[in-house]
Amino acid sequence: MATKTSGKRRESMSSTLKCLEAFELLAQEPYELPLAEIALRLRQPLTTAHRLLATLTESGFVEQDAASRHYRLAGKALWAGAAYLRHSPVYRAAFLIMQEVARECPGLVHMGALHGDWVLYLHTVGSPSRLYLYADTGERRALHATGLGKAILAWQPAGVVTQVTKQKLKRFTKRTIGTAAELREELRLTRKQGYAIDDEEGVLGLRCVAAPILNRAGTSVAALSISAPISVMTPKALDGFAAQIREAALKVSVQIGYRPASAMLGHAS
Amino acid sequence: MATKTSGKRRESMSSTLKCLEAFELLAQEPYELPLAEIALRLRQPLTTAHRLLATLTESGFVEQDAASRHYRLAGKALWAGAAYLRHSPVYRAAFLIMQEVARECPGLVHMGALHGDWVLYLHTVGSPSRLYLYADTGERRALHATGLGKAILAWQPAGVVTQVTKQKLKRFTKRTIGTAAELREELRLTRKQGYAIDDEEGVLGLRCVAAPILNRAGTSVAALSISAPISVMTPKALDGFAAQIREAALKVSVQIGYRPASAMLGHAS
DNA sequence: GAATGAAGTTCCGCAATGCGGAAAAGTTGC
DNA sequence: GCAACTTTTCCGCATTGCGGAACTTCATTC
Repeated sequence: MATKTSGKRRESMSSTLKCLEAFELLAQEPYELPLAEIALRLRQPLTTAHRLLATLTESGFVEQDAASRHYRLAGKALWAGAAYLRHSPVYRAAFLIMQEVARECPGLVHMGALHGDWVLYLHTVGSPSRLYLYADTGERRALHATGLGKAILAWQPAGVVTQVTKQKLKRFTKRTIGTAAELREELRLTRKQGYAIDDEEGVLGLRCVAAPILNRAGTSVAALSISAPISVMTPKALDGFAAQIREAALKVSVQIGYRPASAMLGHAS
Repeated sequence: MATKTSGKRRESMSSTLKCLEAFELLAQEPYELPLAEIALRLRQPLTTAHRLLATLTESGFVEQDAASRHYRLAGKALWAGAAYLRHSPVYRAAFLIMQEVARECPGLVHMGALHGDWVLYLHTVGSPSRLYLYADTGERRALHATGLGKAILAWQPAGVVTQVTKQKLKRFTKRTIGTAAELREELRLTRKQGYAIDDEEGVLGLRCVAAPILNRAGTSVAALSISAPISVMTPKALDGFAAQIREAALKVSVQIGYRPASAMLGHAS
């Protein structure tokens, strides 16, 4: 066999990692796969793939469709994943405040946090008449093309931004930020004015203002945003939205330990 | 060693199952644990527990607090769990309809599905002025003490009800259903009138009406409910709420393949 | 309804991989 | 600075996972 007999001792279990890869695979489109397809995508022998899935099925995180025999995530996966929110202090602090904001203004109120190279959407409130870009809990989007992402990055150590700009910044619309230099300049501006604007950079026809939620150290742990069609969020109306979302984000920040006097990096506009 | 050398061959991997147990442990209160405590609860040697957690950490589903060294779920867990919803046809069908219902009436609109011996809450809309029993996505509750649970059970094969009544029915208020016979009678009534009522059976002061979402075969796959304080959901107002939630649930049922003519078990009231 | 094919599932000998006691490396509190 | 504690690394042993081959289903075709 080609496998090296000795080599470095790993502190984690390779078979289990494969199993978690399979789990991750089922969390992506098309969300439901036959065994053969799973084996193919994981580049594992059929037998091995079967064992991995049998294990996931026994644990209850995955279920097998009785008719098609395809594998998919089970309800237990949702239960476990949602535990992340139940435990999250930011989420709990922001929950009611987001509802207040949503009552007072049209559009959608989003909360997102930094996770790897993505904004992870934690919560959304507001009932749009049409469903314009409803980012749902648990989804993830690009950092450079969302108000939330920019608001978070602007209050992160420089290293994080460097990390993000290492890969190509994907263009979603003609207004999407495309280069590292542009992004850094945009973040400088964001810090200066205290909030981020997404002006049709993620989706055409949609504008968005976002403000960071800061911790004791003055670093962002998440961000809040209001997004609405450009017809609603006009340049004139924008200041009002920005003031609202900044106020809401500040309230949440204080609840999780931030002290306004302490380490304000951005200047009040 | 006391372990039997041979015995039955298992088709799943025991080390991986232990790892998933650890994951499950972190999805429960207190959501954040030091290694020693995890080892204790899993009844595993410290070294083994460490390996399990190292594996989960490497996979990205779990993270370790830099300061306290405690382990907790990471954002990736939320992302993966939420994939269950993104894929769920019922969820997608019910999403907008629930918003409509919430706009038209006070109280909270919930959706839940059967998972094992629990109702798993899939979605909630509505903005309560006070936060009376906000069941959030991914939480689970007892079947016999919720409107959703009763609406689901009433349109399930008898075997499922038998399974549920095998264990003791926990009492939450003085009105909670306590015996298998009571539950069966209640489900008969529910089927007859086409919707379930929860009259302070889960939480005092809270009333709730729920209707099943049925599939092609006429079996429930989930349920919708409206819940509100007894001051709002008075006996008089209840009929209106019931009609609304039944209509909404029927709309969703049709979207996922149910044909009203085919297998209506409940009679129109 | 036998034959073909394309899935998923079980079998079983081989050795790689996970096991866990012991010892080392960090942390926190006197 | 020592002591008590928790987390992390080390390493020989054998349990547990590996994967080719054989077997079972189930759907389709002739």
